[in-house]
Amino acid sequence: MNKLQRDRGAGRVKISDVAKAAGVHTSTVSRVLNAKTFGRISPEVVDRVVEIARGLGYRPNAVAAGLRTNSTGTVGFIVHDIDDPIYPPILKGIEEALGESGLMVLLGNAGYAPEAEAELLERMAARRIDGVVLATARLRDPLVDRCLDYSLPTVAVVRRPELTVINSVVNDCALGMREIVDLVVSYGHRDIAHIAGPQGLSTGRARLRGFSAAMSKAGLVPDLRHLRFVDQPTIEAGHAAAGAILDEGEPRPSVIVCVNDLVAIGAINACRKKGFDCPGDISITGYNDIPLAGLLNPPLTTVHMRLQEIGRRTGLRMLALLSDNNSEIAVERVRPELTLRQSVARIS
Amino acid sequence: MNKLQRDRGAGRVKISDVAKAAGVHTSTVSRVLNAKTFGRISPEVVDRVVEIARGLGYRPNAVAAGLRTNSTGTVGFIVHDIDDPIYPPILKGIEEALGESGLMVLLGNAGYAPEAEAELLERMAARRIDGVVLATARLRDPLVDRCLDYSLPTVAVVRRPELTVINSVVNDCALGMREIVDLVVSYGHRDIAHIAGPQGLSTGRARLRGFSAAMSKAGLVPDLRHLRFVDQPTIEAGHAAAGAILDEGEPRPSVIVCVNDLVAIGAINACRKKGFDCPGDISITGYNDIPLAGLLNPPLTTVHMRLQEIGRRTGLRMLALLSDNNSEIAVERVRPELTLRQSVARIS
DNA sequence: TTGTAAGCGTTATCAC
DNA sequence: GTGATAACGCTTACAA
Repeated sequence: MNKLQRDRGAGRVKISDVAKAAGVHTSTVSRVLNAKTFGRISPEVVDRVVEIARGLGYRPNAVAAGLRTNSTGTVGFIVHDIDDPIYPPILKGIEEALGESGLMVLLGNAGYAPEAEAELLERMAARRIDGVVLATARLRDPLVDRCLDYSLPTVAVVRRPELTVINSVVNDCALGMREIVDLVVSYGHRDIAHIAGPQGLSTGRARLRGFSAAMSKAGLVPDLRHLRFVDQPTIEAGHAAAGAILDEGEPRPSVIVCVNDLVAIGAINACRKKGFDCPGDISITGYNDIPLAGLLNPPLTTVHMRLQEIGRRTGLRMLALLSDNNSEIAVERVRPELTLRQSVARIS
Repeated sequence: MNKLQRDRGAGRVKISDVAKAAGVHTSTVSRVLNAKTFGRISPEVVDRVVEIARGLGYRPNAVAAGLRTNSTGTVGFIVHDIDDPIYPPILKGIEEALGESGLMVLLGNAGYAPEAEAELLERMAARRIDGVVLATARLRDPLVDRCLDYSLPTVAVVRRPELTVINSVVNDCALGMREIVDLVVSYGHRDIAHIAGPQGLSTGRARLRGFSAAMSKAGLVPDLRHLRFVDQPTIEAGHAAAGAILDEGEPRPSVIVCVNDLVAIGAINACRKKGFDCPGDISITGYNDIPLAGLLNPPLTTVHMRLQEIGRRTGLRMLALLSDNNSEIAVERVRPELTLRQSVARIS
């Protein structure tokens, strides 16, 4: 018995111990303990082995099994920042779906650094994950190519690469944006400002596309002085962008449609600072429905993404991929829900 | 070559392939590729092997190594609900600390079900995690005993068992509560109500203890009609508890000190509903400093827990435990920060 | 400094 | 229905 064994392996009972105690061969024990093969063993032996295994306190060693079967029952999940509130519900949904099949999630927090993403993928690949979920996919993403190279079952979630080279599950961003524009139009708004997000991400693009589509449909032409882009969709950026729009002077927009809730919060603050009341003077909409969005002042009218459902479907898709890697590649869009609160006023 | 190999193992280059190509033995390659042993190999060989490994696209197989070394470089993290905003920053901190050493986190979302916690631990143990972080520890917790049984390096975070049987890193809950009570006392409040949390958790207990201590120190005796307990620290429970306090009639408390922010939000809503302005008529304090707490109406005066730092120290402690399982067991308390905003008024 | 050989715990394959 | 055997890819005494 060497040092390693003493450290923690000592006394650990293994399949061969159970076999010895039960007077059967190790392969028999293995078959008893495996859902797929225990049907081929006689009931009496099954009972005896199970009982003895329990009695001995046998715990399966998934890493040994994994070495043999080339499958670890573990899926990687790479995010920019787990502290960003959009990820936890997705993660929860993924776990919910995978957990049913006994799979577990190995987390990787990349912190917006592409090299970190690559490093994490490397570490996960070394651990022989069965598949990986990417919440970081850019429109064209070397990490996605890497996954393809490894022929690693991969699903993109929330964001997706421009070319449909991998499966993905996303919020229907364009739809949500169309619906919220339709809403403000139906409330009588005509001069509609828009603060758009980064165009390097599928979400930013889809939302802008949805905005444009809804404007056209309503026969409205966006005033270019009232269209702004932010590099990072943050409170600060929203504040600055909204400030710039208001500084353009008359005619002022009656509503600012924002790419997300944080930008909307920034915009509300900017309005307030310049003496405009929201929604009295200017209405503002968000997107995402972050926690507590309904408790802000004013409660934010926004688009609720069903993130946990998105995560759940991602997990399901991963499961499908794992059992049949040749199935067709698809993009799944989950319909968001318009969430009406008080930050949009009707105008006459 | 069997089916499994074809599935994904096919073409994977292994240490023996590198060895063959480099004209050395596999053990030499192994030594070159391991940080601890590559110093023992001649520089020329190191260079050649490294180059060839790279050229062949060699990727280490951590599961094979793990089987041999009995160590997976993976740490489990079990939480109640990853969607509860206190966990992501902790997770981030843990990852930050562990990542430096190349370790990764395997997540387990238990959903408040003790059986689920046990099941997750089982799955993690099967995967031979090197250690586990428990964010779910109750005062007396069978799961903790289980970890001890497995002699699995274990660290409790945020909550901790009553007996110091395992290492833990927690917020200094009592201190934060004392400070916030000191604050309201210094603002002139004397009739101080308190909505306390569940007493089955170390956090709930510590906060109540802090409240009592600060009251005594100030020479104040809590009015028992103004002391309430909630089973779940939620907005709804806070609403109900605050409502009950207000229904007690005169004399009304001038401030309600709440066990956490959600309860405080519920309390604010309850006050408003009964026609009391916060902080005009009644001041209210929270605890936790959840995201956007500063954007509520009114912005919440609360206690900010340095959760990421707590997570980081948890990771560090795990690392220490992993390199020396015999070190002394300790409780580490991280000092929170009083966060003054507008939900507490000075009274004359 | 490098090679030899055994072994980590499991399961797949083949035989009976 | 069960047993024997080899193999998964790596690390590590021990030997040279």
